[in-house]
Amino acid sequence: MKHTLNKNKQEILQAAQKQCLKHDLRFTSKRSNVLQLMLHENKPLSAYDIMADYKTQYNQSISAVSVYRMLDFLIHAQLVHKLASSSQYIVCSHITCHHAHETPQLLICDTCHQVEEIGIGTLLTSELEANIAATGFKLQHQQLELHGVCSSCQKLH
Amino acid sequence: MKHTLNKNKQEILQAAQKQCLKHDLRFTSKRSNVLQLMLHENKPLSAYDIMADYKTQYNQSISAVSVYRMLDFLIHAQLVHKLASSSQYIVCSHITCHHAHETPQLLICDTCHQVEEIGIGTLLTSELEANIAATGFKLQHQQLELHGVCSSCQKLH
DNA sequence: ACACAAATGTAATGTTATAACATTTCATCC
DNA sequence: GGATGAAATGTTATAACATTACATTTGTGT
Ligand SMILES: [Zn+2]
Ligand SMILES: [Zn+2]
Ligand SMILES: [Zn+2]
Ligand SMILES: [Zn+2]
Repeated sequence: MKHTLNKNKQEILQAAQKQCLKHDLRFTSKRSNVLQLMLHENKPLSAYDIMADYKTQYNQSISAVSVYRMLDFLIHAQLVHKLASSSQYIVCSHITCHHAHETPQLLICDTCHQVEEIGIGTLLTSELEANIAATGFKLQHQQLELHGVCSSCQKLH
Repeated sequence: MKHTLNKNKQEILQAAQKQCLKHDLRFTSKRSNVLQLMLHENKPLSAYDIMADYKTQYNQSISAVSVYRMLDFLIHAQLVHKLASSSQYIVCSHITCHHAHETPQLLICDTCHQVEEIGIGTLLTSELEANIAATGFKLQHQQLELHGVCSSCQKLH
């Protein structure tokens, strides 16, 4: 089951606002609007998709630069993740979770393009880290993007 | 020590050619030239970097489209990897290895931008796979890109 | 009200990647 | 060796993604 679907949008928005306040970040109405439309779409969007959506949903033009700046903000606030492999953006699935945000691990379905964000165990993470530390490299892995086919798409064979 | 530095370029080129012949792929002179200059630079390059380099090194203009096509070819031939997180391209470190190519795992230094390609054990890979399979997702992870700081850069603290 | 910093707007441009169609190169068959 | 067809490469244009530089507006604290 999708993590984001467990909680309603209102709850997520409030948690996002709270999270921003806690870190002295301004959760402006435009930033909120962007997060809301991303929640509403519930799929990876490009910056230009968001720009177009914003225009449609709020009947107000917004520039690409502004979208990128808002995305930057939301990413730093850990409310949004960037999918490097597709240059798209998606709302974090753990906004309403109380635990600290781990290394995001994103399962990207190459068939339907839905993304599921999971948390593999810290055990596995530290194992990976140890394995790599042996080469002298110091990991800071911001994110793991894993491609494959989701369970729904598998059923449709 | 860097894997690519263990073998000389000539050996890598010959292995690349052999690998292409085996799979009925044409290792043309331009494709060879692109691979050679990538080997020579020994660092991640953008398609447009390669275009400029080609002009300089071979005194012959080449279009961006051609570079992208050659990169596509080289990627399919498993001679080159694309770094999604930086939209750059790098020669595979395992061209002269005899074993089949595993899921590439790229350690990207965020300080000096050098890339080290390793092979974490199949044990860890299958563990990761099992962990994710539990969610119903079928992995096809083409590649793992891990960011951090390499050992040289750590020494320079 | 004033001063300052943060957010957003505007315009231009840079960077990465692909589409559509023309031409050249090269292996194969006769 | 010339015809044939597929693969490679060239050419032109444009789409898609992202940033720089500078102006204006908004919001906060005094
Ligand atoms: Zn997240
Ligand atoms: Zn799917
Ligand atoms: Zn490789
Ligand atoms: Zn380094």
